[in-house]
Amino acid sequence: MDLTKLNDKQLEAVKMTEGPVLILAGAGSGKTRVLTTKVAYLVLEQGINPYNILAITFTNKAAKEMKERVLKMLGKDAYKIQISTFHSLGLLILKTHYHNLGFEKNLTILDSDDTLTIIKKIIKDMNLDSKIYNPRVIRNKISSAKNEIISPSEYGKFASSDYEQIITEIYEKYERKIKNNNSVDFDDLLILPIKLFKENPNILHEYQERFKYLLVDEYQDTNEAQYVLIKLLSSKYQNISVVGDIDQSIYGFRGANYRNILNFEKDYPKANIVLLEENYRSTGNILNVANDIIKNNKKRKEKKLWTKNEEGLKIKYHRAYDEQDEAHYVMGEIKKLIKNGAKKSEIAVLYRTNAQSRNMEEALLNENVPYKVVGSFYFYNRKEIKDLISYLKLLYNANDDVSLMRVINVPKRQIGPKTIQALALKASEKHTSLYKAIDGGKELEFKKIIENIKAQSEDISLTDLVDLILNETGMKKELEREKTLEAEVRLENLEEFKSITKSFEEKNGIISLEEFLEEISLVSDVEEHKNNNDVVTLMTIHSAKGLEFEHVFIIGLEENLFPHANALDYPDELEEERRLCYVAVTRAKKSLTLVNAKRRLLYGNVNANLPSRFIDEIDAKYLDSDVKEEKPKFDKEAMIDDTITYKPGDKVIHDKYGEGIIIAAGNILTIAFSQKYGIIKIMKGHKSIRKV
DNA sequence: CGGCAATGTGTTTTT
DNA sequence: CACATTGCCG
Repeated sequence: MDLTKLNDKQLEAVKMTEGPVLILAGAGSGKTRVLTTKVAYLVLEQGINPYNILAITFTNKAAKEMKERVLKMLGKDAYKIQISTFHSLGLLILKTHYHNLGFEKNLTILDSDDTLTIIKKIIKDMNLDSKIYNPRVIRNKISSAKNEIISPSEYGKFASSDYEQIITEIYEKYERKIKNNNSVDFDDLLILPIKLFKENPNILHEYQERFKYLLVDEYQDTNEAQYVLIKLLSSKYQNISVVGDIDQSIYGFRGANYRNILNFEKDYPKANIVLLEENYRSTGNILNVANDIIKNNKKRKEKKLWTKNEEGLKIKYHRAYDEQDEAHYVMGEIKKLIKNGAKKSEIAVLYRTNAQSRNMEEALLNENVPYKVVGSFYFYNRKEIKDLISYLKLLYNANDDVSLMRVINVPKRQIGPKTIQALALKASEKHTSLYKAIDGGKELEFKKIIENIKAQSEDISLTDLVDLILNETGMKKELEREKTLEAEVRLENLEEFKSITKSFEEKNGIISLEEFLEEISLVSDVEEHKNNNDVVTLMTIHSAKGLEFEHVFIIGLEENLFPHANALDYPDELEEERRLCYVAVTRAKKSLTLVNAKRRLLYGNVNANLPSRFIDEIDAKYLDSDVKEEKPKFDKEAMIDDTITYKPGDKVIHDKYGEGIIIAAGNILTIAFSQKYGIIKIMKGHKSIRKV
């Protein structure tokens, strides 16, 4: 095989196939190349059975990319290699050994909204004040405990106050509750396999024999549970290669412990260490900026990235008037790039918080530049979509009380809180689920509907099943009856959901309900399910990790936003913010633009923030800044006519799309055009559109 | 039970 | 600001 593309260090890392290897890989130093080449090397040069290899990544995106690359190098042998995220690996193990853990086969995966619902209900049932016992806070505490593999009883032992004692109680009830529902949360996907392995050494042994070779990406972001899982799997053969970079540890808030990487040598005394410091991705200037920023962190191992690449352009710095002006500036720069031949897919706008995408979206809509927002869950968060998914989940697992509660009265069936309370009482007396406890009343009608769908659902496609649900439950009819424009949008969304299931079927052939639910629980980002070609990417810096773009914009570089206000008082968190900034900067290959705004609308108030300290940390000689300009260059009045107001139902005409009807009106108009164009969003007051 | 209005309430990052 | 929850009334 061709190993000539690797440098000496990379080659060294690839060839160390036996025993533990720690690869300290700086940003852009080719770690993905090393990992994938190593996988191929194991199979092609060492004759290792691909079935014996396990590669673990953090994100679905990274797993997908690795699969594609390995497929290119190995052909269909690649399918035998287990390449997955921690969570999907956990699920795989659970689905094989559910019985040993006291679960039934048809497990439901709870997302963080589901867990919140459960915790709220527990707090209510315990007659606690939810202002003191904040469900969100408690949910996070329970999750942290689980990620550190602390059981409720252990948690109780550490409880030093009444408050903590109550949390212990909630934690216990929560665990009992989800188990009774035959469901697991995200954290369980990690800790249940650990429990399984500890209780059944023979099963662990099986997996150790199967996965003789382990490769782990982003090791600095492993939390305790992930760490233990890897440790267990690798302890027999110790053929484990981990790749990581302390400077890119950005998941501390989720329990990630970058010390796992520092402790690697202690955990595996025979470990070999390889340092990758040559960067192939970015220009010299971009790297200089990255180094300038990260060197301010105290808690790190000295390391300096270098590159043979050219110095490149200076880093642009622009201070805008407000958040809209900021978006408009970026928009203008994007247009220039495109005009000069850049592909839209080579451009990314990165930000600290999801909420920041909105202004950018408006600006892009304004100019009709296609884009995608990565990691936005708003599609799956819509009521009608959640309802539909709940029906699917309930069909799959009748014990899923959370889903049942969600849809038992959707559409309205005169089943209110009182009925549900009575049902809940019955269920708990009989030690069974809500669904199974139903034996009369209006609830029985509901149960019959579900049973009826079940009876008809044999041998039909997923898309047909969705149709069946929409029809049989009356969801569709109710929305159609409403005749409001809002209902129309909901129906549209349900249609879009069907197009997602269809594309699943096209890609994978027949897909079972089980597989589909698994996929959308683990990959909740709609964008991952679509084929987006040439569009500009908007995303949080967290989502951008591991990716690279020719042209990167980092927006909102202001004190209180980035670094975030909540981090300012905590040195460790501030260092994590700085690492985050380092990650953002090192995504860029050719050009990097830093932007912030003097004023920003936040929670309805206008705030004036200072420029981010991270900008001060950069040596001015690398910057091409235009901060002198005081006035907003963007004259809103010229572009947008604020005097026009639209309301749903208004007829409009668009330069390109022709006639349409307003479905929803806000700052962004949702307009239904002819069949050919469908529903399109356009900025209110945009010059391309006018009232008829 | 269902719908609407008033009244809080709180927003970092994700598998 | 935007949303979620609560409270009140038909």
